[in-house]
Amino acid sequence: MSPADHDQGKWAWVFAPRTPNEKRYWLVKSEPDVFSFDDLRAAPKQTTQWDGVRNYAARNFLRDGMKKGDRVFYYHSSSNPQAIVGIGEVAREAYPDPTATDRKHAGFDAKSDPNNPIWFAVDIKAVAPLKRPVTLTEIKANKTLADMALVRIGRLSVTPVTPKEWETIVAMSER
DNA sequence: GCCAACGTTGGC
DNA sequence: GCCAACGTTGGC
Repeated sequence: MSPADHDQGKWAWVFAPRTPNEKRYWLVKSEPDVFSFDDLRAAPKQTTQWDGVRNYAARNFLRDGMKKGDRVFYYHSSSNPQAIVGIGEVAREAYPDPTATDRKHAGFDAKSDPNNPIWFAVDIKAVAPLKRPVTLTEIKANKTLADMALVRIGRLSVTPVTPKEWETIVAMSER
Protein backbone atom coordinates (compact mmCIF):
# COMPACT_ATOMS: atom_id res chain seq x y z
CA MET A 1 0.00 0.00 0.00
CA SER A 2 1.35 3.41 -0.92
CA PRO A 3 0.55 6.66 0.84
CA ALA A 4 -1.72 7.52 -2.09
CA ASP A 5 -4.07 4.78 -0.96
CA HIS A 6 -4.80 6.81 2.15
CA ASP A 7 -6.02 9.83 0.20
CA GLN A 8 -9.60 8.77 0.42
CA GLY A 9 -11.82 7.95 3.29
CA LYS A 10 -12.50 8.93 6.81
CA TRP A 11 -8.94 8.86 8.05
CA ALA A 12 -7.32 10.74 5.14
CA TRP A 13 -6.40 13.63 7.46
CA VAL A 14 -4.23 11.26 9.46
CA PHE A 15 -2.01 10.57 6.46
CA ALA A 16 -2.20 13.98 4.80
CA PRO A 17 1.03 15.93 4.19
CA ARG A 18 2.26 17.92 7.13
CA THR A 19 3.20 21.53 7.53
CA PRO A 20 6.84 22.02 8.59
CA ASN A 21 7.42 20.91 12.18
CA GLU A 22 3.82 19.75 12.52
CA LYS A 23 3.43 17.25 15.30
CA ARG A 24 0.60 14.75 15.37
CA TYR A 25 -1.01 12.82 18.15
CA TRP A 26 -1.86 9.17 18.74
CA LEU A 27 -3.08 6.79 21.35
CA VAL A 28 -1.62 3.38 22.03
CA LYS A 29 -3.11 0.74 24.28
CA SER A 30 -1.42 -1.67 26.57
CA GLU A 31 -2.64 -4.00 29.24
CA PRO A 32 -0.83 -2.83 32.38
CA ASP A 33 -0.46 -6.43 33.56
CA VAL A 34 1.58 -7.04 30.42
CA PHE A 35 3.43 -3.75 29.99
CA SER A 36 2.39 -0.70 31.98
CA PHE A 37 3.45 2.92 31.64
CA ASP A 38 5.65 2.40 34.70
CA ASP A 39 7.27 -0.53 32.91
CA LEU A 40 8.00 1.81 30.01
CA ARG A 41 9.55 4.38 32.34
CA ALA A 42 11.68 1.67 33.90
CA ALA A 43 12.87 0.33 30.54
CA PRO A 44 16.35 1.12 29.18
CA LYS A 45 16.27 4.68 27.76
CA GLN A 46 12.58 4.65 28.82
CA THR A 47 11.96 3.22 25.38
CA THR A 48 10.39 0.04 24.04
CA GLN A 49 9.73 -1.62 20.73
CA TRP A 50 6.01 -1.28 20.04
CA ASP A 51 5.46 -4.57 18.24
CA GLY A 52 2.70 -7.14 17.93
CA VAL A 53 0.20 -4.95 16.04
CA ARG A 54 -1.73 -7.42 13.86
CA ASN A 55 -4.62 -5.36 12.59
CA TYR A 56 -4.34 -3.60 9.23
CA ALA A 57 -6.03 -0.37 10.28
CA ALA A 58 -3.77 -0.07 13.32
CA ARG A 59 -0.81 -1.06 11.18
CA ASN A 60 -1.55 1.73 8.71
CA PHE A 61 -1.73 4.35 11.46
CA LEU A 62 1.52 3.08 12.89
CA ARG A 63 3.41 2.58 9.63
CA ASP A 64 2.18 5.49 7.53
CA GLY A 65 0.91 7.98 10.09
CA MET A 66 3.35 8.04 12.97
CA LYS A 67 6.45 10.20 12.57
CA LYS A 68 9.38 10.64 14.88
CA GLY A 69 8.60 13.16 17.61
CA ASP A 70 4.84 12.63 17.48
CA ARG A 71 3.20 12.44 20.88
CA VAL A 72 1.21 9.45 22.07
CA PHE A 73 -1.23 8.93 24.89
CA TYR A 74 -0.49 5.73 26.78
CA TYR A 75 -3.75 3.98 27.60
CA HIS A 76 -4.26 1.12 30.02
CA SER A 77 -6.85 -1.34 28.71
CA SER A 78 -8.51 -4.24 30.49
CA SER A 79 -7.62 -2.58 33.77
CA ASN A 80 -9.50 -0.96 36.58
CA PRO A 81 -10.07 1.74 35.65
CA GLN A 82 -9.29 1.89 31.96
CA ALA A 83 -7.50 5.21 31.56
CA ILE A 84 -4.93 7.30 29.78
CA VAL A 85 -2.08 7.40 32.26
CA GLY A 86 0.88 8.96 30.49
CA ILE A 87 2.46 10.63 27.50
CA GLY A 88 5.07 9.12 25.25
CA GLU A 89 6.70 9.98 21.96
CA VAL A 90 7.62 8.19 18.77
CA ALA A 91 11.36 7.63 19.16
CA ARG A 92 11.78 5.65 15.93
CA GLU A 93 9.52 5.48 12.90
CA ALA A 94 8.12 2.25 11.52
CA TYR A 95 10.40 -0.68 10.75
CA PRO A 96 9.51 -4.32 10.06
CA ASP A 97 8.20 -6.02 13.20
CA PRO A 98 10.82 -8.65 14.02
CA THR A 99 8.32 -10.68 16.06
CA ALA A 100 6.27 -11.34 12.90
CA THR A 101 9.08 -13.25 11.20
CA ASP A 102 10.41 -15.01 14.30
CA ARG A 103 9.13 -18.57 14.15
CA LYS A 104 9.61 -18.98 17.89
CA HIS A 105 7.62 -15.87 18.78
CA ALA A 106 3.91 -15.88 19.62
CA GLY A 107 3.45 -13.03 17.11
CA PHE A 108 4.89 -15.09 14.26
CA ASP A 109 2.90 -14.76 11.03
CA ALA A 110 3.79 -17.21 8.26
CA LYS A 111 2.28 -14.83 5.69
CA SER A 112 4.82 -12.14 6.47
CA ASP A 113 7.77 -12.51 4.11
CA PRO A 114 10.94 -11.01 5.63
CA ASN A 115 11.64 -9.45 2.22
CA ASN A 116 8.17 -7.98 2.01
CA PRO A 117 6.97 -7.53 5.58
CA ILE A 118 3.31 -7.07 6.46
CA TRP A 119 3.69 -5.97 10.05
CA PHE A 120 5.60 -3.05 11.53
CA ALA A 121 6.83 -1.74 14.84
CA VAL A 122 7.83 1.69 16.13
CA ASP A 123 9.81 2.64 19.21
CA ILE A 124 7.92 4.47 21.94
CA LYS A 125 9.64 6.49 24.63
CA ALA A 126 8.08 7.67 27.89
CA VAL A 127 7.80 11.44 28.26
CA ALA A 128 5.80 11.96 31.46
CA PRO A 129 2.91 10.53 33.41
CA LEU A 130 -0.30 12.57 33.39
CA LYS A 131 -0.87 14.52 36.59
CA ARG A 132 -3.75 12.16 37.09
CA PRO A 133 -5.17 9.42 34.87
CA VAL A 134 -8.08 10.36 32.62
CA THR A 135 -10.52 7.47 32.61
CA LEU A 136 -12.50 6.06 29.71
CA THR A 137 -15.67 6.92 31.66
CA GLU A 138 -14.66 10.59 31.76
CA ILE A 139 -13.74 10.54 28.10
CA LYS A 140 -17.11 9.08 27.16
CA ALA A 141 -18.87 11.67 29.31
CA ASN A 142 -17.18 14.58 27.53
CA LYS A 143 -19.11 15.74 24.46
CA THR A 144 -15.98 17.28 22.94
CA LEU A 145 -14.51 13.79 22.76
CA ALA A 146 -17.53 12.00 21.29
CA ASP A 147 -15.81 11.46 17.95
CA MET A 148 -12.55 10.27 19.40
CA ALA A 149 -11.27 7.17 17.63
CA LEU A 150 -10.75 5.49 21.00
CA VAL A 151 -14.51 5.70 21.55
CA ARG A 152 -15.56 5.06 17.95
CA ILE A 153 -13.31 2.14 17.16
CA GLY A 154 -12.63 0.85 20.61
CA ARG A 155 -10.81 -2.33 19.80
CA LEU A 156 -7.95 -0.77 17.80
CA SER A 157 -4.64 -0.74 19.63
CA VAL A 158 -3.30 2.30 17.76
CA THR A 159 -5.60 5.25 17.03
CA PRO A 160 -5.22 8.86 15.93
CA VAL A 161 -5.96 11.76 18.29
CA THR A 162 -6.83 15.24 17.00
CA PRO A 163 -4.99 18.28 18.43
CA LYS A 164 -8.29 19.39 19.99
CA GLU A 165 -8.76 16.01 21.65
CA TRP A 166 -5.18 16.04 22.85
CA GLU A 167 -5.60 19.49 24.39
CA THR A 168 -8.88 18.55 26.00
CA ILE A 169 -7.50 15.45 27.66
CA VAL A 170 -4.32 17.13 28.86
CA ALA A 171 -6.50 19.86 30.40
CA MET A 172 -8.67 17.21 32.08
CA SER A 173 -5.57 15.61 33.58
CA GLU A 174 -4.60 18.92 35.14
CA ARG A 175 -7.69 19.45 37.18
C1' DG B 1 -17.98 -12.35 -4.58
C1' DC B 2 -20.95 -13.89 -0.82
C1' DC B 3 -21.48 -15.27 3.65
C1' DA B 4 -21.16 -18.42 7.67
C1' DA B 5 -18.02 -19.78 11.04
C1' DC B 6 -14.55 -18.53 13.82
C1' DG B 7 -11.11 -15.66 16.41
C1' DT B 8 -9.86 -11.41 18.85
C1' DT B 9 -10.34 -7.25 21.48
C1' DG B 10 -11.78 -5.10 25.31
C1' DG B 11 -15.68 -2.94 27.85
C1' DC B 12 -18.98 -4.20 31.08
C1' DG C 1 -17.62 -14.59 32.23
C1' DC C 2 -20.37 -12.53 28.72
C1' DC C 3 -20.97 -10.50 24.54
C1' DA C 4 -20.79 -6.69 20.91
C1' DA C 5 -18.21 -5.35 17.26
C1' DC C 6 -15.56 -6.24 14.32
C1' DG C 7 -11.71 -8.71 11.02
C1' DT C 8 -10.28 -12.98 8.84
C1' DT C 9 -10.84 -17.37 6.61
C1' DG C 10 -12.51 -20.60 3.55
C1' DG C 11 -16.30 -23.15 1.23
C1' DC C 12 -19.18 -22.56 -2.48
